[in-house]
Amino acid sequence: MTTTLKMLWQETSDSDSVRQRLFQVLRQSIIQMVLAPGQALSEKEIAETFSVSRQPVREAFIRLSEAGLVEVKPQRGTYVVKIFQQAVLEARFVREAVEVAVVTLAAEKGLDQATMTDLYDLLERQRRCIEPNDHDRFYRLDEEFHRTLSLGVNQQAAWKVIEEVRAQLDRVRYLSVPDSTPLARLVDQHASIIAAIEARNASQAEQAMRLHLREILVSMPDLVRRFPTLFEGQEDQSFAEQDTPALMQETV
Amino acid sequence: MTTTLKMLWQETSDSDSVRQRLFQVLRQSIIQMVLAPGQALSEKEIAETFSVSRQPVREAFIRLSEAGLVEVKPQRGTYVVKIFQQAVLEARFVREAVEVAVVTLAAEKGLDQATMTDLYDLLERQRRCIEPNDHDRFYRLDEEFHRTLSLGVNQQAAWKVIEEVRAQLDRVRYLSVPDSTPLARLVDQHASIIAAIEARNASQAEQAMRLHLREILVSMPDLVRRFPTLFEGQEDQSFAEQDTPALMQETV
DNA sequence: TGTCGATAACTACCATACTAGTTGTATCAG
DNA sequence: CTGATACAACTAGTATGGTAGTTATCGACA
Repeated sequence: MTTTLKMLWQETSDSDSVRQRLFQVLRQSIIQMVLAPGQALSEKEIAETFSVSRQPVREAFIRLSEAGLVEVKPQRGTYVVKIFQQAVLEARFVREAVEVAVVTLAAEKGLDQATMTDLYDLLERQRRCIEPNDHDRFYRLDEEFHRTLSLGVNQQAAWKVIEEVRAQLDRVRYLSVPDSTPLARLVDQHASIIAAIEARNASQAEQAMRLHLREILVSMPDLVRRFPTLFEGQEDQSFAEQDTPALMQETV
Repeated sequence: MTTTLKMLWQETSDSDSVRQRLFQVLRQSIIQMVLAPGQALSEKEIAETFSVSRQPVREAFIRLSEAGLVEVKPQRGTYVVKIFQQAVLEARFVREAVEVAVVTLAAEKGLDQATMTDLYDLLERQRRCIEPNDHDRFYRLDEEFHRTLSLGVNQQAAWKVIEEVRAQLDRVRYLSVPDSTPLARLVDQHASIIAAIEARNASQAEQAMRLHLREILVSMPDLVRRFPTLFEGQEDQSFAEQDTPALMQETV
């Protein structure tokens, strides 16, 4: 079943403000490629889709543009930003810098027992995604794993930064789901990170994290060839094999 | 002469949108302590101050809350966030992680001639701030120095993150201007960073940057004692010597 | 005198109306 | 048939009005 905007809207909490709900829905839609890179988003159209006024839609757009997911062109329109290779590489650079600092700190200072328990628990649940090859479930557990690490060393601001740059990276990940790194390998890498922390070996933890994060983008050059119109600066090269993943055919 | 909101408003560009201008003015005012931590900011009041409608003010507030500079409490009010020690330490942690990654990359790959020239030029201009003890001018040159480093290795996203966490740190810096680290020492640290990059010595560059960034917060414990009401969780301890720096007496 | 409750005065949030700028199109002149 | 130009149909930006929720104050009552 194809994911639609309205489905995501149902899932958001009624207690949140309209702006907050719209932001979450649109953010998820962009990351999961329900909204295609380059696609125009008009305030009016989105407002009508969700039966709300233009104002909260507009405010959600502002937050999305802050997060680098849409571009607002005054008096012209708002567009989902295309995937710019340089921006993706920069996002990985920042993420690596921060996550390495986090695991280094974790290995140096050690983690409390509750956090270690959580990490092992997450690792076990990730293992159970391997056989059914459940990428969606693994994605959520992976996010939770990295979040637990950051909060385990009391670095909320670090997690906020990681979460933000992840958005850029996850768009690429969603594109490459069919032929991405086997889940078993990613789980092994998580295990290595935990092991290094438990051994209080900072440099080993650092190496394990770098290896893990560099795994993510191995397929990008391939993706640029397969989906040229989704990438910035590739509009002219029209030798795509196939241009639109199934996901983004039925939207809005 | 005391800086006021309207003065900063004059300095912003007419070509920018009202929202953009308001954001810049309020951001600078918060960083420079023209607006005191804990102070209430009402949409209506700010709108009347600048003779604009409430809507762009509201949108500027949203961006400021994203940046962690104000807190919007629904149906209650919007407040300049107090300086939370843990948040400041976390900001420094993130900044150190990213800036160290940047200088390491710079030392490994080397910088082009134009960037090196810019850095030496900035260094010289910083030296000229020492004798007159011109902190304001040095502050701007310091920002430019770190910006040049990030963009010199083509890491715009890294600079965006640094810029954001800097806001938290600079509020503390503004508080401690009178008795902060001598400018001469900061300039020397900049020189060490450049030297290490030019020598293509990554680990030396890393050490120089870490030393430099850890210099910033040495005076924080002292500040908590002097200005307790500006810090989160210090409201009850009313043994302040003096509570309000001269800057924030005449505002709005 | 102390406590509870109605109410008035705020707040941010959302809806709607209006303004100004951009773009594509259709029409008319060359 | 080609060019420029006027205009119509969009867009986001701003202004303003109304709604719902929070808080503080003041009066009634125990």
